[in-house]
Amino acid sequence: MMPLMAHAHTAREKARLLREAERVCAAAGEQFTPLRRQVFELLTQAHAPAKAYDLLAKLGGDAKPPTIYRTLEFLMKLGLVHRIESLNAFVACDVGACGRSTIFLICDRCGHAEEFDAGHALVDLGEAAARDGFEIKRTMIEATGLCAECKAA
Amino acid sequence: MMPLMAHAHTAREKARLLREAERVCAAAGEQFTPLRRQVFELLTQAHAPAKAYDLLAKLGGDAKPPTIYRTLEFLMKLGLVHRIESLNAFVACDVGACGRSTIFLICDRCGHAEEFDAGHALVDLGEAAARDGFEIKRTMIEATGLCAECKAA
DNA sequence: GCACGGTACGTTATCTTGTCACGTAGGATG
DNA sequence: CATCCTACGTGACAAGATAACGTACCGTGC
Ligand SMILES: [Zn+2]
Ligand SMILES: [Zn+2]
Ligand SMILES: [Zn+2]
Ligand SMILES: [Zn+2]
Repeated sequence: MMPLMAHAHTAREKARLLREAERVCAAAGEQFTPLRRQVFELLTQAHAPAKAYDLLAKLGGDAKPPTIYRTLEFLMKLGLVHRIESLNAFVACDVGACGRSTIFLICDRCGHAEEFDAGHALVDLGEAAARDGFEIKRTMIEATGLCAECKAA
Repeated sequence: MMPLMAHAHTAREKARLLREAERVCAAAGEQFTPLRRQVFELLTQAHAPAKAYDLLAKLGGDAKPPTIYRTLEFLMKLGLVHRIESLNAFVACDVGACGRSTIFLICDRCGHAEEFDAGHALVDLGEAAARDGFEIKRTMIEATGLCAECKAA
C-alpha cells in the first residue's frame, strides 16, 4: 500500500463530511450517536475501502460483529457510506449522501476506490433495461484498473 | 420462487451451452473434465444464481470447498461462468464466453439474474474514467429491481 | 519398462465475513 | 411511574473462502 495518496482526505475535508453527515442525519430524524460518528470518522480517515472486521478492531474494547454491521447498515441507509461488493468493504461517501446508485473506480495496485460520476452511462443503462421490461431500482458499478497515480508510476 | 420462468434454459438451450463450453475449452487448450462439466451443467440448470456451497452439496459425496472454488475459478477464467458479487453467487454465461465486463439485471423478487447488453453504457464509462486518468480493465455492473414477469404480477 | 513433470483433484485445517436471537440501558411519552 | 422505542451489548453460529499439502493420473523421453 502506498504511504499517502493525492486523494487522502484532508482534515478540512473530513470536517466538512462530518458536518454534512450530522445534517443528513438530523434531516432524516435520526441520531448521529457516538458510535455512528466514530465509525463514520474511521471511514473518512481510511485511504482505502475498510473491511468490517478491521473497523471492528479499531473500535477498541470488545465490540462484536453485529455492532459494526448494524452501524454500517445505518450509515448506508442514509447514503453516507457505500459498500463495495467486489471487495466486501466500505467507504464513506465523497459527497455527503448520494442516491442509491454509485460508481466506483478501484485501483488494483494501490487499493484506492474513487467515487465517480459517469455522466449518462447510468441513464443509458436504465433506459436499455426498461426496453427489456426491467425496472432498475439500484445500480452498482465497480470498475477495476489503474488509477492515474499508479499509471504514472 | 417462480415455478418456471420465460428465461429458464430449455434442454436445447442447455445443450447448446454445453457444446459451446466444450469448444471454448478446447480452443483454450484446457480440459473439460467430468467435474467441470458437472458444475457447468448445474449452473445451466439453475433458475437463479447458485451459491458455491449449494453447488458443492449437489456434487454429492463429500466434496470440500476447494473443489468447487477451483472449478468455478477455472470456468470463470474461460468466461463460461460469471460471479455476481452482490450475491456471492455464480451463473453460467448466456452467450458462451464473454469478455471481462458483464452486466446483470437481478430481480429482487424472483432472484433471477439476466445477463444483459447495455449498448454504449460501458464505452461511455470507460471514456469518462479515462478523462479522469483512470484506466479500466474490468467493469462489474449489477442492477437490482423488478423483472418484467414480476412487474406484471 | 520407468523416471519425470504437469494437471486435476482430494483432504485438513483455518480464516474471513455475516447473521440470529435475545438481553439491557436510556430517553420520550402518556 | 408504566410503557414504548431506539440503540447497543453479547453469545452463538452460519456462510463464504483460502492455504497448504498430498495423491492419482496421464503423457513424454529414454
Ligand atoms: Zn456517495
Ligand atoms: Zn492506484
Ligand atoms: Zn457472459
Ligand atoms: Zn422477477
